[in-house]
Amino acid sequence: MKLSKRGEYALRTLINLGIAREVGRPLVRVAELAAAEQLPVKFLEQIMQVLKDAGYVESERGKFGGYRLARPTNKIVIGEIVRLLDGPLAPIGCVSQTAYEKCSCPDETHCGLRMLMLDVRNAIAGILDRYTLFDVVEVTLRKMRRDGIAPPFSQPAPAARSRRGSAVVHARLRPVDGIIHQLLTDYSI
Amino acid sequence: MKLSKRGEYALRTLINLGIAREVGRPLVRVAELAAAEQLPVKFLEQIMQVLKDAGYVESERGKFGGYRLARPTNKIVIGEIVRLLDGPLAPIGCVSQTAYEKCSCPDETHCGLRMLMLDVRNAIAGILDRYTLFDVVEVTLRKMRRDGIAPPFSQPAPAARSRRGSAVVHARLRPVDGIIHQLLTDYSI
DNA sequence: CTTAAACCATACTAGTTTAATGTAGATTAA
DNA sequence: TTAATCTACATTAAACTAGTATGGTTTAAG
Repeated sequence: MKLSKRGEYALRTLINLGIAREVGRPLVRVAELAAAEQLPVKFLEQIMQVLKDAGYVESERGKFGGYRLARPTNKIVIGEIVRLLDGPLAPIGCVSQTAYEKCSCPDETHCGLRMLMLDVRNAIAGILDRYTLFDVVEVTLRKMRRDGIAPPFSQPAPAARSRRGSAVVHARLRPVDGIIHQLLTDYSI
Repeated sequence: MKLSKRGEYALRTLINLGIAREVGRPLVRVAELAAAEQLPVKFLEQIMQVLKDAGYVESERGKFGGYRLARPTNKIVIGEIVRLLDGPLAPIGCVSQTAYEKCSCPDETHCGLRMLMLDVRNAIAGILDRYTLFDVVEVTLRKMRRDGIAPPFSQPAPAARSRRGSAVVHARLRPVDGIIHQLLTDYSI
């Protein structure tokens, strides 16, 4: 159930572009984006083209050019990015909502594996289609600020006082929700 | 987030072996198992070896040989089968519980992608490690019987009267659970 | 108008994985 | 002895992955 490097790099870079915007420096060069996550520059250039063609980022060419998000972060759904780079979320084609493919089993309506994998696909989509770049950037920035770490692409650094060691006791997790949800609703961090 | 053909074939075949046992004919030849799901015989032979080496099935050699389950179905957890054939459930190594791998990101504890993918991995494992072959065989057999379809490997056929068209109104789905859970607790099918 | 810094477009590739197939052997029941 | 079956291991074609290489085009600034 792997996410490819392309997908991973795309998401990491989009998160960084979201942070960059939040921090007041929306336009970032590919070289910087690659350096921030230690990615191969040329490989990331390819990925940025895909993101651009799909309308998630836009670019300035020439000297002092770079990439910026083409939409507000809350209009970039994580699941869509994964689908763009890695294809359907569903583990098998016959349970995909966006790219259904008939499977080879003799009777799809009585296939136990299909029912199970439908649950899996719904669980995955339930997370990846529920959260947007906004949510991920939000929790990332909060965690960084809580721990006094300067977000990337910041002007010098906002001199946040360190609160290391102040272990936050997290609220009891409802099974349907996850860590992202918990962190989003936990205003102590 | 794909399941490989090897994993898919392994699960489909284990389900069939579970049905075969339920139907009173636990030992089934590879050729039959392959035919039942239209799989390449030699490929399935490889997969059966893996399942055998891992202790999920056992074999009889020679004429009238075949494979049978080596454990009760409720002792075969689906997630374990997927891990055996396809590797860890986690989308990225740094959120795997069974095969953690450090990722290349500069700061794992403040990585928003990691938090998100941890939710995804927990959602997947929450399903695949929750259900056993017993559950999947159970819902499959119930659905088949409800619709008057003879399970594979049956002696002639138990003359089940057809109830096609009697559409069952399913109970409202609680978000945390899925179709398998619903079908398992729905005694009308 | 030249140059350097950036994005853009395509092609190429080494290595791995996937989904098989092929060949030969060992075991067992009849 | 034979036919049916599992077992073992080798081979393979195609696709995929994660890049690398090469040479553009655009733009700001001197």
